[in-house]
Amino acid sequence: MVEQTRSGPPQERPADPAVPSSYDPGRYPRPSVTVDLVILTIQDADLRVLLVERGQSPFAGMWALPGGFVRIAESIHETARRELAEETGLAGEDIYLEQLYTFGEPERDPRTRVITVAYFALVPADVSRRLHPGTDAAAVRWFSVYQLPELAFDHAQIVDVALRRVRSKLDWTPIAFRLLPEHFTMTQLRNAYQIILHRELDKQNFSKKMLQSRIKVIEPVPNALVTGAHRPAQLYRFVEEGRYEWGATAGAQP
Amino acid sequence: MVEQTRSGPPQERPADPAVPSSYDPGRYPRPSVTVDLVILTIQDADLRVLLVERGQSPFAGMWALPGGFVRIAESIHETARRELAEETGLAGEDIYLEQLYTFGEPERDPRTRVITVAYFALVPADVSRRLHPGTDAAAVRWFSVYQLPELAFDHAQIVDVALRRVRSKLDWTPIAFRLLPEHFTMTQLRNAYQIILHRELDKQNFSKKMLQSRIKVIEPVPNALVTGAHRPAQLYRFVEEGRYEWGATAGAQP
DNA sequence: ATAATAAGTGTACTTAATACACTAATTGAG
DNA sequence: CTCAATTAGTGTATTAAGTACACTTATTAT
Repeated sequence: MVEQTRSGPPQERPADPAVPSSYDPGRYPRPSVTVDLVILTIQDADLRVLLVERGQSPFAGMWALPGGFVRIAESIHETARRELAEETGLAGEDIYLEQLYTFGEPERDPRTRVITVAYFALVPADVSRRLHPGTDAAAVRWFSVYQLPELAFDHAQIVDVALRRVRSKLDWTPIAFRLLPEHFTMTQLRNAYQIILHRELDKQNFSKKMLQSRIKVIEPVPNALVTGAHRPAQLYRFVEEGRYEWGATAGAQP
Repeated sequence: MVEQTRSGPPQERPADPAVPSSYDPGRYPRPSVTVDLVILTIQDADLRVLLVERGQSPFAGMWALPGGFVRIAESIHETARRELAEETGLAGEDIYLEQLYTFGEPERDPRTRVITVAYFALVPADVSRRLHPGTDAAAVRWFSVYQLPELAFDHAQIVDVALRRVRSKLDWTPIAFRLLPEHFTMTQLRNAYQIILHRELDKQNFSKKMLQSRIKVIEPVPNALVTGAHRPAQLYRFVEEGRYEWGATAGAQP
């Protein structure tokens, strides 16, 4: 019970007079807590994740997920937002961000005890394309999730969990739209699904499912067509959320 | 990247000679990390959660989820197991335990920064019934999740998230069996679903769904019947797991 | 014997999932 | 200018799953 009787947490704030002083600060050495991000996007018909190259030991020279420490006065969700902004330069934009899982094996960081709360982010294709692709000093690159280098720490496992979460949510929630521009053709949408699920989907059945389901998910954009060396394609847009259960899993909780 | 360059975590273990000593231990004050447990069971046709009464400020006299600090050398899953054993006395038994969500608002504990990794546990009805129902000095009681007292900290929110997770998993995974004894009648199983989902389910359609689905979930126990002041009922048992995706959500990951 | 209780079965209807083949509108090459 | 190439878009039949609803059966208690 954490905040329960049996010798509470170490004190840090000015002592609250209402709190009995029976704490034993030395008894519970505190771990470091970090947030690691699995930032996903679709580029060149591929699902990609943003990785940074480690300059320092341990795992120097290997690639790792971006992340950083939780500051003492910020919520972990704020940490995730801040890291996302720092890493991608996307400050104000509405990027989908969801808590994934907390990894806390004692030896996952060889230096000291580090518990990490992993988040995943979905960056629309058009947004990720106009990002600085590693203009910083540090090497930052998009990698295909299907061709990852060896990753530092337990980050390969974290990416794996993120992939499974995204695939599973694809069936019940409209998160695919968070990887697409505002307007998209049916083929683009189907491609996104195929890339994420890593298998083919029947064209007609896919569009039937998207369009004729009672809980309307997408709608055509009036008078919006895409032309090219082929028959013009209708543009669609995502219909507002909030009509259905957002996959009661671990959703975008506060 | 946590474990990445920019001024790493404070040191604690004997210095690793391979690690540059550019850390700034004072820069990232560390939060306390706890595990809180939502321990659920079915009793008297009701879904119940185990709560403990707080003896100390803050929230003295209020009820709270059981929980405790993550020790420096144990994984968070081990913390959850240990707390579960301490709170219920169930040491070796195979109790379902799954990570729920991590709550990290800076002010959720008024004393100091505490990040809590919430887990939920499902205790079979027959097991929870033979527990010490608060024989300890501390007051420990089962409460109906539908009639909770006011809870300390953000624990009401945690219970709410747990309920939503359990309900959602009920549709895709056989977690209901973790709340039932090894052998059970169809009516008991349906009752469990009804209690958790808080709505009625059609008798015939329920048993059809349980029995005739391709991915077989339950099977009759040969020559096992329950008698009573009514027609005898067939006993069923859960068929081994592993045949289907365990709800790729946040499942029982390592 | 019979009433009460809960177990168990059958059937028809609606809706979703899947498999599969054709038609339509544009551009670019010759 | 015609035709090939390319991608968009439509239709239909089959199978499986979900839902609604009513009757029969086997036991115990009186």
